[in-house]
Amino acid sequence: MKSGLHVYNTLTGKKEKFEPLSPPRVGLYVCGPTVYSNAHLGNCRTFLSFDLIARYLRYDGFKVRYVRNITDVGHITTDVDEGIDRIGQQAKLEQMEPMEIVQKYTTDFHNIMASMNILPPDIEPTATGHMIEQIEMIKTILANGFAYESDGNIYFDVDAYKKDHNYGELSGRNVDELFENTRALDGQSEKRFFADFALWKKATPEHIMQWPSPWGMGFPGWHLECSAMSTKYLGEQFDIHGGGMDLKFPHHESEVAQNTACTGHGPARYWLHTNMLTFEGSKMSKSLGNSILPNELFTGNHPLLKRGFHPMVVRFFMMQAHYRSTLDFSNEALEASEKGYQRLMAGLKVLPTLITSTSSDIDVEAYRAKFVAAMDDDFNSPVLISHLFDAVKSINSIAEGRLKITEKDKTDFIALMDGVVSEILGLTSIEETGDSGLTNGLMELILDLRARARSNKDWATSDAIRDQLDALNIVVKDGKDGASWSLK
RNA sequence: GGUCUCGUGGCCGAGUGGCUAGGCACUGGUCUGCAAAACCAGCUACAGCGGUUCGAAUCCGCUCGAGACCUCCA
Repeated sequence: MKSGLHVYNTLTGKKEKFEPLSPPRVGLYVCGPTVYSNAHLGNCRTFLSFDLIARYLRYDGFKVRYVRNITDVGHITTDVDEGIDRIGQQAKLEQMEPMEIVQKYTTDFHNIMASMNILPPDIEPTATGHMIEQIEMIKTILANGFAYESDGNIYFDVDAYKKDHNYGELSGRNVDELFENTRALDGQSEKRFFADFALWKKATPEHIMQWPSPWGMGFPGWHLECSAMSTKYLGEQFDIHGGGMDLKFPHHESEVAQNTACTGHGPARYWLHTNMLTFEGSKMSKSLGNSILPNELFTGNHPLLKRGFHPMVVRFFMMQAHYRSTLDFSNEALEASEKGYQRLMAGLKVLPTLITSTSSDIDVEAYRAKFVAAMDDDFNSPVLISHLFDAVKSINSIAEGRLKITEKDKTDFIALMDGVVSEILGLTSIEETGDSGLTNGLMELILDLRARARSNKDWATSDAIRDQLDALNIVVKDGKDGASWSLK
């Protein structure tokens, strides 16, 4: 393992050399979705970012165990006592069982992930499947003196915790300052301290999702499930914990506190946070009404969209921005990415057809070094892609006869380019998804007929073929060695 | 209000002290029956003001603007 990977660690606010606890193994935990409605595009960006991260770790030779949870307990919508259970609420709205809601939106989530070629995690645990672990954790926190019971509810005792620990070490917050500036302080009579958060909530009889516990019927607090499940599958301390930036506080901060209350230290050594997808400068979110669903983007069936974009184009678009930067969504940006994606994939397709020479203008190892350096620098996919475009330019120049490549370099270059594009970036060719055998045969026939027309200078026939293929979204390109075709 | 982040060419988006990322768009050229694609060339920006420095998009200060979190959120 000679990894030169550096990652930006939210805990320290710096880029650090990545050194796993027990190489080559890497434990990676990412906070997954709450399955009470369709995942929107903003949600997807986070999981896409961690897909890139997991893919690169594996490419780099690490043996990754990737755990990403499904939150299927209906947590309350606000922190006040009269909050509404989101899954329960949606269940009433759609006249379904809560678990039907969970199943429906979990399936939808999986379908979207698959369409964007986001690989599934190695373990995808659910909160409802880990009630015992969560209850056990609460017992430990209580026994260690960092929680208290209040009328069937268990709250984490932030005041007690902050005597010896820093509640705010991850998010950079000062609890006392927070108190001065907290907006809503109503309805928190059961808590001793404003910042205390629920580990267990007492359920009212009409609350559908509830479980027995030593403290009566109820349900676990939101922050708890991740602590319990990451500990179960990755151990008391593991390498990377990730999630969206909006989870930093209070969710991740509370996770750190819960784990520390149990074991004396936080769960992860490196915390990675992905930035938001914005639309016209504002965070894409359901509450703002500016969220777009992946399927709406793929089909173009949305008032804000001019047309649809293939999932691979969307993937490429998101990869062109760094995961820690906000990315602004627009039709124009998508269109630009679509062209860029096509250019990249076309270059990849040309590469195996290159005619080789006895000398080479291509330094494959130099390209490899550039690609690796970009990704080693906190997974900088935009820089990686810029190097890929340089490579495409070289490939096209060889095809034009301006540059040369040897047989060996060509073989190595193909392996390198395919590996980077498909394994790290997870980009696949759109054309390959169609039926190939028959189509290729038919196209060969059509282009052969057109070539005959052209050799007879029968431009009318040749142009008619090209125009009619164009109407079928097939582009004909006339090159030196005959015509080729591709889908639009 | 508090904490933090950001402001890059027509658009998107990298870059953290010197070596003009890249994509899209645009302009000129090569190639082509025409077109598309491709290639070559051009377009040389860092919100404003001041400071540090031999040298700043990059460091510091101020001003203006935008966003995130502080409440469920990827």
